Amino acid sequence: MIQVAIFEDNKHLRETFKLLLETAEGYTCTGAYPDCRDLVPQLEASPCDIVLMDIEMPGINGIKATRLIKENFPEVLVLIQTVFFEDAYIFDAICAGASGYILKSTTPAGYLEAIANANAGGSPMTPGIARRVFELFKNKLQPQLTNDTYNLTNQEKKVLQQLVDGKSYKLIAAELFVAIDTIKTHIRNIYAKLHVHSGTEAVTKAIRDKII
Amino acid sequence: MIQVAIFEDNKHLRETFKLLLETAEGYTCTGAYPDCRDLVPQLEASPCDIVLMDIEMPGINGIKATRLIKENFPEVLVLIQTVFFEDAYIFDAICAGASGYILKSTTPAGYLEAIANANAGGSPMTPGIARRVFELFKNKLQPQLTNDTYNLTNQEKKVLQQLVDGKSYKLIAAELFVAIDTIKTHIRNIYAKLHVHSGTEAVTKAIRDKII
DNA sequence: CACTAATTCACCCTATTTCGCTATTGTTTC
DNA sequence: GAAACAATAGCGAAATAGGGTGAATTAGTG
Repeated sequence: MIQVAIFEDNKHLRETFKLLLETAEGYTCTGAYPDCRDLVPQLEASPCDIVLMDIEMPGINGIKATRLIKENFPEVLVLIQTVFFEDAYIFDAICAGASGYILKSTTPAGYLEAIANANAGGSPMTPGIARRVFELFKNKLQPQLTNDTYNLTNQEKKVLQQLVDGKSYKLIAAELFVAIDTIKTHIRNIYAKLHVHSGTEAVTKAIRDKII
Repeated sequence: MIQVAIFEDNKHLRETFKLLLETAEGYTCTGAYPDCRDLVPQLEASPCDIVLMDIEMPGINGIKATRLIKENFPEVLVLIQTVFFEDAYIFDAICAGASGYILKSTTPAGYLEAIANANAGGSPMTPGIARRVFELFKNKLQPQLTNDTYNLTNQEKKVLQQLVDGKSYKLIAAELFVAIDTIKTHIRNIYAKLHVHSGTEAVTKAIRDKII
């Protein structure tokens, strides 16, 4: 029996969800609340396995509430549901500790499936959300794939790497077995290609644009 | 009609997938290949909408192949499938540009559903994978807020920030309305606290340890 | 009040960096 | 075989950075 609590400010929706859970086999509704003002005592009084959380709510919104829940009841899973398809929401929801993110266009059966899915250790997501998560993930973690390497040559990349490592010209020259003047030339060329004018700027650009 | 190409080194599986696609309504198989050696010319000769890509393959593995595909045919969607449930794989697959990631334990119907799902703009994932993606996302994007700041003072942090921005001592002094010797002192103290001996090293440490 | 930390500034000296120009040697490309 | 590019190297200058030492001011704390 999966115990589910509902936080949803729309009265009609809230009662629909409640009814859905109560009539479905294997699910119970431990509470259906219109806001998150007394969230912690409410969940203490009526414990649950999963919270179905609306994002758009007056007072404490769904993201903040998720954070609160994970702080106080880390084992409770939070399923975010929203009408909006917005990157910032998705991002914040994941960071707040949500276990799933579904759109309100989902069918009744879809809700039950998502809840069961989360309960089984999955992270149900509307397909479109999944795609956005993939893309957010990729962009936030690997911005360099979209970024060409400024046409640095192999040797220039090596020199830049050493620069990032905080080495001096002299040390880099020794490391690469070339004359210090060669390093000077390489660094001049690197600066030109990166459009920077100092080592610190080059290092920042190298790391941020993840050339290195 | 969704056109699907298969890359899978296991002959039995490869032919099973091929048969599945050919008998299912709305799907065609444009090719079933045991390795990725001639991937680009093969996809050029037989274009497809979606590639079903195994990760574990001799020669070019599925991740590299995905990268190749996205470089040469950015509009082609890649569905990764694997027997392994490993964070590094998931991470790399997403970064390589995969549109979905499913485990081989999926049922035949599940495959068709995943392909249709990807084709419709979603990112099909096995539920467990989805959970891992959420967690990876959260961990990678919310690095430990517990990161100590090496006890840098406010002013030192400002100076370090300017250093990261690639500014010279002179510019930093102008920016903070103090004498250049003051900046020198701050930077000396910053270097001592970070245990570094050059601007480039300090910048790398600042960014990597996310002080800034 | 005495003590400490943070911030400020100065002077000196040396090392390093940045940038100008030039040039040779291979390799690859057309 | 000319053109383009990568990698190498040199010279010289001006600017910047790095490190030593010392010290005044301010703010907060027991």
